[in-house]
Amino acid sequence: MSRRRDSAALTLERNAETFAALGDPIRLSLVTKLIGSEPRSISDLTEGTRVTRQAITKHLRVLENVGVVHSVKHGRESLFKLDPKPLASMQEYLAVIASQWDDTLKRLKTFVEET
Amino acid sequence: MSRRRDSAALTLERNAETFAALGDPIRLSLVTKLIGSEPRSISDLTEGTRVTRQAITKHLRVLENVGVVHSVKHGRESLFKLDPKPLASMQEYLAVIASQWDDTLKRLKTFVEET
DNA sequence: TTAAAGGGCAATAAAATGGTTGCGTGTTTC
DNA sequence: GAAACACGCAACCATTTTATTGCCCTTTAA
Repeated sequence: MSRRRDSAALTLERNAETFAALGDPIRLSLVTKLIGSEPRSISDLTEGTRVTRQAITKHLRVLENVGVVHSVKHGRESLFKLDPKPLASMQEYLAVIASQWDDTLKRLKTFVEET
Repeated sequence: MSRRRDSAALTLERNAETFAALGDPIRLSLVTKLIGSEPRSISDLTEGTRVTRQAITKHLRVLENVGVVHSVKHGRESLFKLDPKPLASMQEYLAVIASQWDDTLKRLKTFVEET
């Protein structure tokens, strides 16, 4: 049973990391810029912000570490695109909270909660 | 048009704050504990954690500031309960990203078919 | 073949975060 | 009434985060 406990804790940690990655206005705006867009370069993504290219680079790495974006090198520039898959479990999580009054989902919560 | 831009920026800032509030393992576990539960006291919520009551108090205030929880005083203890409403816009946001993914697949499919 | 553009790396510096301890106040309980 | 419980406040510390600057390397373009 400790295996389930561990994996629950790991999931919690992972979800928290992903939430944290989106928990910054600049990073959230980067994600927004990438919605429905072709892959964009760092310089492109830096335009219109009040911070330097290096700052944007660091933010992009944070997003990349949780898998929300990922980059491909293309000549001298590296292009970033969105990958919404890692957000699935966050969506599920929020869905559970939103339906907290539902008894069936309460039991699911109990399962998830096992600490 | 600048009005819309401003309110968009504010929304972005607010959403980022809410994401950030959930972007910590302890806070996320607090939220999980409160799912489908009666209002719980701070001491109660501190049990089973490796940090002090004060630390938990601070985390609860972070969650309260974005409206994810709120507290009611009841005698000598203050009870916290979950409020899922503020998470709605986060859910919408994630839904938009997910739908963008569908669009990407469509474009990819179109591209492949045209080739 | 230079000059410019796109980026990576490293060394900072400043600010925010997470946590603790100590102490004080109000509230139950015995 | 005194002890135990629940909590708030403030000072403080360590770590992490955010952002900048300077320098160098590669790729593209004039």
